[in-house]
Amino acid sequence: MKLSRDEVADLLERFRRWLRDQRLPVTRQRDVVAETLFEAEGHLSADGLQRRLRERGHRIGTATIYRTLDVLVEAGLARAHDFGEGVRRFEGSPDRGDHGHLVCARCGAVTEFTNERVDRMLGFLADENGFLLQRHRVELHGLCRDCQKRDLEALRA
Amino acid sequence: MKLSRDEVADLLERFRRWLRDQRLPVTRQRDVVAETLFEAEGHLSADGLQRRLRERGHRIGTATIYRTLDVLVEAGLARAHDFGEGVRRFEGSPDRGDHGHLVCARCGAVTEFTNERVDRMLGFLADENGFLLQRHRVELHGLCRDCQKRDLEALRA
DNA sequence: CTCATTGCAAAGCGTTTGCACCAGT
DNA sequence: ACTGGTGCAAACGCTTTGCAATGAG
Repeated sequence: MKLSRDEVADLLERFRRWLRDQRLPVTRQRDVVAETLFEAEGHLSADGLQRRLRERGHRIGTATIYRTLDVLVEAGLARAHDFGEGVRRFEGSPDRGDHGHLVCARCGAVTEFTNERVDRMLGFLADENGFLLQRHRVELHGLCRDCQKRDLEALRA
Repeated sequence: MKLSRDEVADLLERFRRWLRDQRLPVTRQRDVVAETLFEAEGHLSADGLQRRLRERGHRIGTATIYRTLDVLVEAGLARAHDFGEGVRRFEGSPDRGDHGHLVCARCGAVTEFTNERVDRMLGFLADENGFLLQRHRVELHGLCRDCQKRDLEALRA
């Protein structure tokens, strides 16, 4: 979910404000890590984020990346996901609620979706089981449109 | 989902047969690892499995556990899950399809559920997005009944 | 007898931590 | 100045792999 320039600026400002409120220093590293995450299409791994930072000419230590991501999550401005690939992926997120993910098993592309009918049904299901729902995770794994097309073409060749 | 003695025996027999069919040796280790997994309540980590094996007097190397679990998954007699705890958990499973999991954020207890309405809706959702669905993962994270009760009692005290 | 499995210890991999140095406030 | 951040490298925890010894068919 690509964010507009304005949304990025707003999130960044919120991050700085949050840091000041907590009496934590606003550093160059935190700023640029947050900005890069917010500008990304979403769902970057720590490593991917570091790579992207390097492309932009920022050489930032791995530890700092992880620490900043933790801070962002704590500030409620990012969210961590684990799609079972052995890497955690981060998403710079405004405050919308839980949403589902379509994860392509071939190319790793991740698309989001929301469906309130599914959400409602899951809430109901939790109740039925005496379970106090805090968060849910819904992932559909399979082949994205592009990879299906690629497969068909490969078959034809 | 605790299995009956008969179901365990059946699965174990299927595993041996599968190994023979593949011309792979049926070893003591494979047998006892599979049996212990099948008898477990479900959702054991490799480490948990090894601990349980040791309790029963079997000293089996870590590598062998992982390798046997891989074989079981390949044989379609087990399933691997990643609940985002940093450990993979394995479930000795008959061939029922995908099911959801209720994961307690406090005590880690995992309960299964199935709901075909949810399943159907997810299939539909995938279609809508031009996605070829292979597998889905639905997890509800929150507090199980017991942990809720414990919280209430702690509050009262 | 042959080939795959076993177990150990070492390597791998993403992530976290200890510590000396550096930078916001 | 003080407090907390940064970066490196080493530590970590789970999982995988290399290899010599062992065991199943």
